[in-house]
Amino acid sequence: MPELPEVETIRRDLEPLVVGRRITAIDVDPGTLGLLAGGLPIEALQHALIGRTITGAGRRGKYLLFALDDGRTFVVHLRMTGRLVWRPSDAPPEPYERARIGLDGGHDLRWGDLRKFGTWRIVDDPAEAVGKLGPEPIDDAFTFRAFRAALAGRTAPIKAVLLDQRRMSGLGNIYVDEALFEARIRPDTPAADVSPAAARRLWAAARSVLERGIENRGASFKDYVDGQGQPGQQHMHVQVFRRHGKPCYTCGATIVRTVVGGRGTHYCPHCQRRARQRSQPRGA
DNA sequence: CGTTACCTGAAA
DNA sequence: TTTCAGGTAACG
Repeated sequence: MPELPEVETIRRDLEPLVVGRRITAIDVDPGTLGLLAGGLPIEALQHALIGRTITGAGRRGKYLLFALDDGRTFVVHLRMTGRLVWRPSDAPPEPYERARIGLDGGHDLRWGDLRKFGTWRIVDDPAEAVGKLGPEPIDDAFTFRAFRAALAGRTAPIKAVLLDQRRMSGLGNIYVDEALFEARIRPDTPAADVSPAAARRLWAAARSVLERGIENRGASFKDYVDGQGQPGQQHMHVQVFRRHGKPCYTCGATIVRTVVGGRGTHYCPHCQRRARQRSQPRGA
């Protein structure tokens, strides 16, 4: 469920709560362990984490990176339905709670994950987990030039390119649909056909939708909650995502749903224009 | 490149 | 009953 704004909101919530805390216990539902930790036995997980003090809470793309006092990094990905919530040790279980990370001081982190797609890894170097990710769209280093380079020569739909975490990291299905609406580009436009002017709008839109998502503490369509278990607000501000059948706030046309890059895709057929036709392929 | 699989529901 | 789901990795 979580994209960059949701993961960043959780990171900001948890940082002041967990940094300086020592891990005292690790409990994982046996039916989840194999999927969560990639076959790592519970004893290995406990050995790596118990007794460690958390020294930092970072993020790269959609990954949470908890620095440990032995120099290693505890890497968490929430995938579709993962949640990581700070609770008093005696609080009732989270929905679909699958694991607990006990901390000193009377609180723990609760791991809930309906679909069990989430992952935990412990690595010596964070690059082992996040080294292949493309640049952060909200970073100053992500210039228009860098954005154009990511699109260059790609025949795949622009939406698929934006979702490819190796090109740029952090955008997911909600924010891609919203950015394409803001840039007035149809999601199925081949990336190489996006004009320079449209690309510039899209570059700016990608950054602004992510930043607004963070300001609104993430989008809670279904499962997402922040680091204290509270929903975000961003789902109240979407223009197209899951609004198919409803009128566009800008022009009144009916928002439609299609599938692009294997993902449900929402756009306004009036506001979002197809790119100029590509030059005709030769032959045939 | 697009499609399928992973898992467990909730919604149409 | 069927489809769909904030993601990614493994297919062909």
